Amino acid sequence: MIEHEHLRHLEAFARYGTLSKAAEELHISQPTLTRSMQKLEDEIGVPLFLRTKNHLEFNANGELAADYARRILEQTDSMVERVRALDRAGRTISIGSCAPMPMLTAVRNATHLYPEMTISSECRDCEPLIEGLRSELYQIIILPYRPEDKDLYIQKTETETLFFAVPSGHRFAGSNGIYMKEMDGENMLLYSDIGFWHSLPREKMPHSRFLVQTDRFAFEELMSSSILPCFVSDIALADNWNSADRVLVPILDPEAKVTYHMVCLKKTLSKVRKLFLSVI
Amino acid sequence: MIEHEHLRHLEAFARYGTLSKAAEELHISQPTLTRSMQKLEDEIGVPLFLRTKNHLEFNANGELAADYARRILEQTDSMVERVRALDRAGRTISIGSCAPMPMLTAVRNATHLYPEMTISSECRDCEPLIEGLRSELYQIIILPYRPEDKDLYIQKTETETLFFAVPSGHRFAGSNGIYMKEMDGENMLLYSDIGFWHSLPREKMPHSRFLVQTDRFAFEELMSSSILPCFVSDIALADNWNSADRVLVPILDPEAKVTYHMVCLKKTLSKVRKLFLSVI
DNA sequence: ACAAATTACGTGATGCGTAATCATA
DNA sequence: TATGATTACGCATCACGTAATTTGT
Repeated sequence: MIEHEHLRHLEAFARYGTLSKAAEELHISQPTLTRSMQKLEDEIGVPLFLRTKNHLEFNANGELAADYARRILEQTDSMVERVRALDRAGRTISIGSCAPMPMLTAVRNATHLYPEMTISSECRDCEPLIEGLRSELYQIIILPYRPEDKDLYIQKTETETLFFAVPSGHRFAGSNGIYMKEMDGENMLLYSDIGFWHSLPREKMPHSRFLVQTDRFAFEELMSSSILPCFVSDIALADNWNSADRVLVPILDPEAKVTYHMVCLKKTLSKVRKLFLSVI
Repeated sequence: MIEHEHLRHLEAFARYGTLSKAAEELHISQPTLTRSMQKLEDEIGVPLFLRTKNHLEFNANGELAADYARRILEQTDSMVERVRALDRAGRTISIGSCAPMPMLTAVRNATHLYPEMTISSECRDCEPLIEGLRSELYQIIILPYRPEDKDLYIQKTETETLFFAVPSGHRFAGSNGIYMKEMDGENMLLYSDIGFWHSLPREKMPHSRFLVQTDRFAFEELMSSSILPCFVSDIALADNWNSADRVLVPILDPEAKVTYHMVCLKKTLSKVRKLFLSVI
């Protein structure tokens, strides 16, 4: 029987050129390697080495055997890796989302519906999300539009609408709707963790400067204590909203309102069906 | 460390469905298999089976692992097989020939020039010879013509000419050359082991019956004691010829004289160069 | 003299089979 | 009751490392 460990030894010899060096690298004794190589030759039944009293090198047989050993070891490592990955995948639901708000909703639902599962979630742009879904890095992704593909199972979920939150003394405080370009040039507070929304303000308001806050507490503190306008969404409002003496002004640009779609591969649907049913 | 033997056990379980059956087939005890499977799970770090108290079956991880095991075992078996084949090839010169006479010459030379090598030889038709050369089943082949290919190294060797050997009383005994068709219809003795020559008489003399002798002794005995004409070649004559009261009549058909060519792949030439040099 | 491979030798780990146990069909 | 999986246990094997040997640089 060919021993797997002997193949490791063979491969190490191929890499390091001498048994001594290989033994050192493998943290085993030199005689052990000598014996491993002898066992291999014995097992296969042909010489693998050219021997002189204190030198050892491959003959043609050995070269071929080392090639095979390399491939077999790769396969074995790949087996361990892939089986572990499969196991992990079986115990995990991975959710990728274009924005944090619908992701939170999905994670909340998933946690309740699959209490024994690990729920992993992250925000990414739409393209990597779709690629990730196809490569099964994600089982579920949430997009701000309906993708067209017959391999995908798609379910409309919530909508999110963006507003300006301006101090009560602001020039638009009394308005019942403005376009973003009307606000262009005015500096604004901006929270960083807003997913795909990050591009919209920069596109529509190229002359504004955005004071990006990565910390939620800092952002809310500044919202109370400064007169800089900022964005808020209706979903975020539902969560918690300390009015902070600010007025909401609807944004009239159509891009300010999106409908989220929860998407999975049709072949994966069975695994996450409960989650899709829960949002109907 | 993943043990190769454990993969064999896994594969056996996949094939036979229960540990008991697999243990029986592998001629080992049931507990050994239990332990092997436990070791594998331990090694990979994930469960591979669905266990009920007296039943064991794969889960998804196990199915995947078994797939890999199958491939790894195939590769390992293939390694042993191919390394052994390479070793054998390194100790063997395989000669394929279209006819026995030039083959004997080549085997004689090879035996002298490579006394430590095994010389294997066989007669085949030209097409399988060329295929066999390309697949390295043969290192050297001998053809009755010059093949055209730049991957081949070619050396003219001997020529062989065919004669009729007729009893001295035969109607052509005095002739100094006839065409085969002139002999058509007359029954003849024919020795079976004549390589590619076998088709020529049947083609040119479709009305003759050939009394094929597979045994050399029987053939020679009949040549002495019967009045049936037969074929002989100049090379065969050189070996031994008991005239046996027979007259040689040259055959005028051009196909009755061939020039043999010894052929090898250019990339194999170094291994057999001495043999090619010896015939110049 | 040093480095590399191999052989000798004693010891500890380990992996086997037998036997016992448990559970299910 | 029979079959299949697992655990317990004792024993023999075997594979390791240390030490000694040989040989070539």
